[in-house]
Amino acid sequence: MDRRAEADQGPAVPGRFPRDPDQTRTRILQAATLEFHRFGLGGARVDRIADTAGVNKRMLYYYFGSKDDLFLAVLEAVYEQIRGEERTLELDRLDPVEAIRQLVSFTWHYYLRHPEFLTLLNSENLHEARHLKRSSHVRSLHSPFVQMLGDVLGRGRAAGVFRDGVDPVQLYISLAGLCYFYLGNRHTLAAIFDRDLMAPDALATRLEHVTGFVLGYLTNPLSAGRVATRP
Amino acid sequence: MDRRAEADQGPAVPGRFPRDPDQTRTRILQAATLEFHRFGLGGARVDRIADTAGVNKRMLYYYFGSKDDLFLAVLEAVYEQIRGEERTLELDRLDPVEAIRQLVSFTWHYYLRHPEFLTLLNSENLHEARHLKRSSHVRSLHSPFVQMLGDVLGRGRAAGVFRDGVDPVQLYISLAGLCYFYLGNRHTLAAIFDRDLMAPDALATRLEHVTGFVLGYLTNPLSAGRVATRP
Amino acid sequence: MDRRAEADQGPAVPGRFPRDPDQTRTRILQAATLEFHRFGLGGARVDRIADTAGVNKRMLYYYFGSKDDLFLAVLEAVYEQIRGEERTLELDRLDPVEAIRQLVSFTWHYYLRHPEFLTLLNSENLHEARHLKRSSHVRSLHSPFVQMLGDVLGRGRAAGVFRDGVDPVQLYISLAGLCYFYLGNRHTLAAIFDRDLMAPDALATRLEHVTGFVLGYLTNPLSAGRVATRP
Amino acid sequence: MDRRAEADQGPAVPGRFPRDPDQTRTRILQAATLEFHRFGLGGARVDRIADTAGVNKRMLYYYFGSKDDLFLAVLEAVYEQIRGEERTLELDRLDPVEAIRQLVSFTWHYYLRHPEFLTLLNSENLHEARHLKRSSHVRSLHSPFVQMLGDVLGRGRAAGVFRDGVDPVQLYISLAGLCYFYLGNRHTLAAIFDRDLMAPDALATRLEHVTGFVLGYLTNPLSAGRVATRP
DNA sequence: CATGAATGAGGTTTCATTCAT
DNA sequence: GATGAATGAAACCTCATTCAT
Repeated sequence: MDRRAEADQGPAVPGRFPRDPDQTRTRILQAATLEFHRFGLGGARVDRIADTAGVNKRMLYYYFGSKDDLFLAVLEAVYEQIRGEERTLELDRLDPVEAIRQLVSFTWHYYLRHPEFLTLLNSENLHEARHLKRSSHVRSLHSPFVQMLGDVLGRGRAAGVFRDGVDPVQLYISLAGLCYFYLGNRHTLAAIFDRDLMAPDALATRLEHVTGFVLGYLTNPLSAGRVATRP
Repeated sequence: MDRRAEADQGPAVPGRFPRDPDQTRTRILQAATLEFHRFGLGGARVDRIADTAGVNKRMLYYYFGSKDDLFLAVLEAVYEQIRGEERTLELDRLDPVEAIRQLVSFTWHYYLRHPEFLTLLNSENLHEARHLKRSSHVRSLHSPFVQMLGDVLGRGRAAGVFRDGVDPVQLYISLAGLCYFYLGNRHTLAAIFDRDLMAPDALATRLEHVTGFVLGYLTNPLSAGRVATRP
Repeated sequence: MDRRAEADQGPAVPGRFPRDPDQTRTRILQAATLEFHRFGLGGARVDRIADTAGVNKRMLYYYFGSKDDLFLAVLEAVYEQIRGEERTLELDRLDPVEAIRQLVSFTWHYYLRHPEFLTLLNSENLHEARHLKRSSHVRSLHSPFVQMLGDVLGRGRAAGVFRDGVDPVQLYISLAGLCYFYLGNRHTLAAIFDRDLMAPDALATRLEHVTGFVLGYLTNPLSAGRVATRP
Repeated sequence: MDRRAEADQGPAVPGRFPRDPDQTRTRILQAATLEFHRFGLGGARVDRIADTAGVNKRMLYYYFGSKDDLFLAVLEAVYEQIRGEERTLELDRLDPVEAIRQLVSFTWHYYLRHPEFLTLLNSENLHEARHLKRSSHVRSLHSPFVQMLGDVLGRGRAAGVFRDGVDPVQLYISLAGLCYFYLGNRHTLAAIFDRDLMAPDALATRLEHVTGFVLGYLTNPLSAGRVATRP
């Protein structure tokens, strides 16, 4: 993650970075993201975060209050980032099938590019989301997303290509789950199935499978009732 | 849990504590499962495990060697249990659609009944499966399961109800992911979507959704190629 | 406490914060008094003092040099205040018995109104008066007080109502001790004797007891020798 | 404080003291008493206690739970000791005047021999007795003491030597206060009155003063009403 | 006069593990 | 097989103080 992207570009500051609160904050947040990703909340070490960030340990507390508060800040940041990138897809301007395809592809590749997103969620769930529960920010982040997805489904149904009565939240959980479980649990899956799940071929196959899975479900002409429920 | 159930039953031990190695081992394992479930590997406390098990802390080391080895023992035990119960389904004796339905239902309800299975996998993946990698036991546990699932898919395809070219491992990962993500990440999902995912209605709806999803995919008469791939 | 009461009253400072050195100093001193009272020297927090005073932490050091110097400044201030109020009693203008009665009453009520006086002395004694020892100011504050009390005792003896040979310092220590121990140690006393020492009744009773105690001693017609010393 | 009074006296233990839980506990308690005495609760250092006691720091937590709990243990121990020694006076077997004389003398000398008793009370009051409040033990320790003192007063009044209506708790607080304030606040008193309060002469004089003070009050033939209250 | 940012030493507490019996 | 006592490293966090502006 591009640390210090265009730092020190001006002649005013003589090659030092202290006394730049914004940068200090950012550096801590990045270091913390990495640390929590690699070791979880319990395994993360505050000292290591400070070292990685190149700041005094005391600063973590100055800026974030506590390890737990820092963890929440990290969670909020990663949610903000994925939802932000998602918005750039502009799914409302695509035709429904293409929108779903794009969303699946984006989700898949985002998880691939950002393994920390998976592990951080992982950790937070281990702790029963006790950090996120305190955050109204993340909640407000998600209602527009749900609305947008609901709109896509509505248009697809109106066009006669999608099945009826699909809950956007339910669909998103399925879509995310199909990507998440493969990528996030790849270590145990590799161990028990004795396969390399990260080989380029395997990755391409999985994406195709997931896309087919989701669209196969949405476009199945047989009503859900006839197949999914017992006759 | 019933500490010292039928202790001192024999005349061999004159008025001393149980000294029932098997029971001691089992109690430690149960206590460890609970502890790792609730706090993760990093957050689990050896003292607490010993207390819960009602044995001296030293015994953990006597029986299991170390905290990490104990964690592996727990993992092997939970895998053994789920695969064992799975075998009792005798999917090879059911017709393909019913077999899949049964497998989905079993997986769903097993995860519901055994939340520790989810969190333990969770933890192990956080640690990149470094424990399971050392275990050949779990690997041997899974190949018959894959074979059996492949057989069901083969029979379904032969009967003309299932689509072609479905990899059993891929399907299993999808099926598990659909259940796992909803249940295992329910805390963060509840926080961000502001929903109660564990309400009886919600659970029933989700199971139906998952079943429909899997069967919708498997039985979609449109070839995967025509829809999932761009024209 | 009324932060920035009549701030920005002068045209000198163009739209900036108060910059009223005297007020800043006073506010720090008040905040410090409260903090040292509540938490002792060791437990007091420099940050909290600055926050309470509504000034930047750096100002404490600017005005007082260090935490210890600030503590000494607080001590000197409280001594100055009690001795100052004491002077307004004008004991030299009262008849001896009434003077003692007034002194007892004043001491009692002053301690009641100013619990911080007790706790600050408390703290300073815990540290073996290492701050006060450096202060010649407090010493000079007390010699007139001793002289005045000695004068009252002399007048009482001359009038035949007070016993002979009473050391004013000794008497003051006794009088103060009778008030101090009850009020200053009221928490432990309440805990061990299971009583509410601060109930209005209890307070009135105690003051009466102390007054009786002091005057009972001073006015006892039996020579001290006959009773207090073994025959 | 006689550390390791008659340790290692037996031939069984080859000159080591670990693995003697009782002694370890005692050593920690003694070291803690000294540390809290010298530095107060806030200023006391857990490391220093462990070093002084010659035990691993971890043992403090093993035996006492926390610094605060250790402080309470110290408080309970010192109360137990003073009340225990007090009982050996057997005041109920002495004539009333002699009993009071003995109690004053004992209190005075106990405070002199055990300055830590004064400073510990001091510290506990600074913290508003939040430790002692949790201790029912100390409460039970004091009711027999109050009863005994009440008995002495009753006998003195019956014999016609003590005045009427003296509350034993009130008297004890006065007696203790007269000793405590002089000895416990000697550092500030020395600083402000510029006297050496610990010189042998000064100490003897003070004890005589206190004894005279207490007995002067108890035996004053003038009714309290006539002198202590305004005519 | 005044400020927000920064520091490093050291605070209490907890950890997995091992020793001596 | 089983135990209570002991260990040292390291965890999170806080402290009084100072720097750069």
